[in-house]
Amino acid sequence: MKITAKGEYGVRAMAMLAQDFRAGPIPLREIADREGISYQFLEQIFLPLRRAGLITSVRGAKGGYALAHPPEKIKVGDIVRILEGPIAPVDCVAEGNESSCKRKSICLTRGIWEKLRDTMSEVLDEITLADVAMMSHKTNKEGS
Amino acid sequence: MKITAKGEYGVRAMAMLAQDFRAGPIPLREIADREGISYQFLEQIFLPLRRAGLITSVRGAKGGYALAHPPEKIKVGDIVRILEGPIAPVDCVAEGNESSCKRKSICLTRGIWEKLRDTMSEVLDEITLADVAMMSHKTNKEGS
DNA sequence: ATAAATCCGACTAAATAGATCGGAATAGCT
DNA sequence: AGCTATTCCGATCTATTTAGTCGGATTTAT
Repeated sequence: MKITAKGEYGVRAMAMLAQDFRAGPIPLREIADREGISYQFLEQIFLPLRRAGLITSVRGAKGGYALAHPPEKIKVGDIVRILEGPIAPVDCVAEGNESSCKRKSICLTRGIWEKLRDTMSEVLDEITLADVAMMSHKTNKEGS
Repeated sequence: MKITAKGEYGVRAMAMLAQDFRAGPIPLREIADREGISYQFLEQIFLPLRRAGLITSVRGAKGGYALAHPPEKIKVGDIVRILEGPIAPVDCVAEGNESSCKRKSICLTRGIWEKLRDTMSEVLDEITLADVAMMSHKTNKEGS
């Protein structure tokens, strides 16, 4: 029930871009170093994010990446869906895949996974990068 | 963001036991056949469920498995935790593992995963096997 | 021209998932 | 007592996925 490193790194990197929004493109090397992520692995993560239109890139010297939209327009769910595929605890209830399961009409457990999928989607779609970037102001909010 | 076949099969098998609660122990062979699951794989799933005290077993001829408690006392979350490990979208916020992450105090994204973890736990803990077994009465609830 | 950067397909090692195998132990039935 | 149904359980196996690396082409500011 875990997301992969790809998804986790992707969200972290996007959060960084959100903090530096409007500061010009940030080179991948810097993001990788600051977050302690393999540069070449991060390259693989940014490729689909760009193709999906979540980030823009500037090639050549002084180039780098920036969010394609203001942070409040980008939902964590958007990022996760691109890097991890459709949100679903089991394949047979994957978003967009609704009608495929042969056992659908007799499956006792389908309802569980649909509910779980919907709740997961809701949570991830109601958090934007603006929310995430703001977290830096209220670190340690609940005194552990 | 998926659970494994182990978790999915486990919940399905437990749902069957819930439907036949108080009908005497059911042999694994029958569950495997009815659900179309590999018998030997299902054996591996029932072992930890028994050790955790969710089911009881009767050995020998006429033996089999039964729920150790009434269906309304067993939460789907209990089953998932045993078969999949602690509920958590990322390891660093795993239930019971709370204090281990070194980046905890500076991590912008930790809040996302904590929220997601809590919501997932809530959903899975508020559904009991009694709820699941009842699904057989209201199949196709929303006329798609 | 050079250096800084993105772009991108291919490869690899390790871990995980999903079984399967082989047999021991236990209990009901005749 | 012997046969059969069943749980118990460690070991092994194969395919896929994951996480990361490699090598190089392309673009652009200076």
